[in-house]
Amino acid sequence: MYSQYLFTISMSKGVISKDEDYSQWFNDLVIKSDMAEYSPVRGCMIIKPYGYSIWEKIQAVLDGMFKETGHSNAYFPLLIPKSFFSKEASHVDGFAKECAVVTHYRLKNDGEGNIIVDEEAKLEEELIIRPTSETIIWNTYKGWIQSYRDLPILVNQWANVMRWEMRTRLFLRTSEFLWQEGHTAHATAEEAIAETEQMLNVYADFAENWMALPVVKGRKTANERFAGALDTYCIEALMQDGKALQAGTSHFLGQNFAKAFDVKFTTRDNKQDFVWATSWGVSTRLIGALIMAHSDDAGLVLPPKLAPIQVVIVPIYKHDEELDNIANYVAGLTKELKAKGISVKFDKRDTHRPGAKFAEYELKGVPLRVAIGSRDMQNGTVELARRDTKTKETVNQEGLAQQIESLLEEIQNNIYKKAFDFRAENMVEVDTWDEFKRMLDEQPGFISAHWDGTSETEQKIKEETKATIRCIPLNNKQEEGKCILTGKPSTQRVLFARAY
RNA sequence: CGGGAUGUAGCGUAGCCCGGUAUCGCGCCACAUUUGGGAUGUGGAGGCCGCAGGUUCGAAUCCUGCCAUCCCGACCA
Repeated sequence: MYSQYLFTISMSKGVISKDEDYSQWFNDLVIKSDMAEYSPVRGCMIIKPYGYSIWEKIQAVLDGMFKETGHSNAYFPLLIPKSFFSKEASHVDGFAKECAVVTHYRLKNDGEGNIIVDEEAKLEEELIIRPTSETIIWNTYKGWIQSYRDLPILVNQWANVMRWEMRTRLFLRTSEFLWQEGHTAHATAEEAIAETEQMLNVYADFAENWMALPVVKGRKTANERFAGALDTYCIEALMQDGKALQAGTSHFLGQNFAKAFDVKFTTRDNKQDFVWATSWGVSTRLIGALIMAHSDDAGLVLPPKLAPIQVVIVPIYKHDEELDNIANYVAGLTKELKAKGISVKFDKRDTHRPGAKFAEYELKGVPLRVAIGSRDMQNGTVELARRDTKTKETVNQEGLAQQIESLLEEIQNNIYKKAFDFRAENMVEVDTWDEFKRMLDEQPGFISAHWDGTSETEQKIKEETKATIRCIPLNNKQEEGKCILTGKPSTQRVLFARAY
């Protein structure tokens, strides 16, 4: 006999509605939920403990997956000699415009109380703060690889990188960001391609099963490819405002970097060949994706599998004896939940009233809330509230841990389903140019359409509509069609969207 | 980096046009009463008005530069 009813959020303190101003809503959530704040340095952010704990969860799971697929972690330097960047032409073109450069190694006092750069401490060769690590890593791999017996090399690093972005957004595009970058070396192209695809699948698995984020796996067109790659695979997700977000990439680099850094090996039949390479990465941008895909006007909605706190317990009491009584019960419940690997927070602060705590944990996206008062203690019940559906019900204390465990699973699935349904509603096939433009304006989302396969057409579409080809989906069905812009023949549909 | 807007206490704001050292709400601190959806009362603290120059007897207010945020472009995980 459970009573169930909707409860409304009377006010979402300081968070603007997402329908009113999506960008502002996103920023409000990040700040108000205590995930991050701005730093004194342009484009850089301070990731606060709550936000960082989500990143730690992401790291832990992915790191396990990388190790499961045979990779090891290593660490390469933050600073890279400038000359390394000139070795791979398309790579330098891709990153040159956004590199921070270290030119001096000392400051001094100018005698008037100011600290200034000591011009005498100028570096012979400037150092680049890594925007990505291909160059330093391939320079290093040259010393590690002589024979096919040394291959493959399967290395990942967790690091920060810096790209001097013109326009920044918390978590989505900051000048400095945290990520992982895998860099592997192989004896054959086939093996490297298999690695590229394997890691794409790891990312897709993580996005769908942990972040509850449905993604489209696909390949980038030549225009959208990573600087220096022969082929870029990606996972693309749809945000609640209908814009696409690239959530992860995996690149087949061919022999480009091996040639640039002269990394040759002796094959089984005693011939010299260049090594085949891949690189793949995801960043703290995933946290941005998590927020934009699931959250609502009351705050974050975190999938239980990545929530730093999965269950929060709020006691409701008037006197200390009541609290003692409740705390006594909570101790037992907490123990049971922890035994199931569920993270629990018992918030017995007496400086905040229950309503304030409810609002706070809604803002922070805690999936399940248990409220217990004296009335419950008498009845042998608790009040259980779900963040995802904003419903609450009164349930028996008996078997509660079990129920919480299955509810968390249900919430995880429900959040995924919600995101999946949203994407299904906002992914349409379109066959005419007018329809294409109309959909972008009236119901933004993924648009599946025919394209003649040329960079010029892709470019023209981007200029006229701001929509880009997010990817050519893997396992795309082949069908005859006409390019929406030029009317030229096409063999398959590709996925367009406006993107972050 | 180009165009537009904004910046006043932790947050949201009034004052700016028409110069005379700052308004209100929330939050914060103390005490009391409270505690099943963001408590109430009383008392109190908190500001070199984004930063740096300039004009002026005097600048939150006028002028210049810079920085940051948001929106629109170019760039991008």
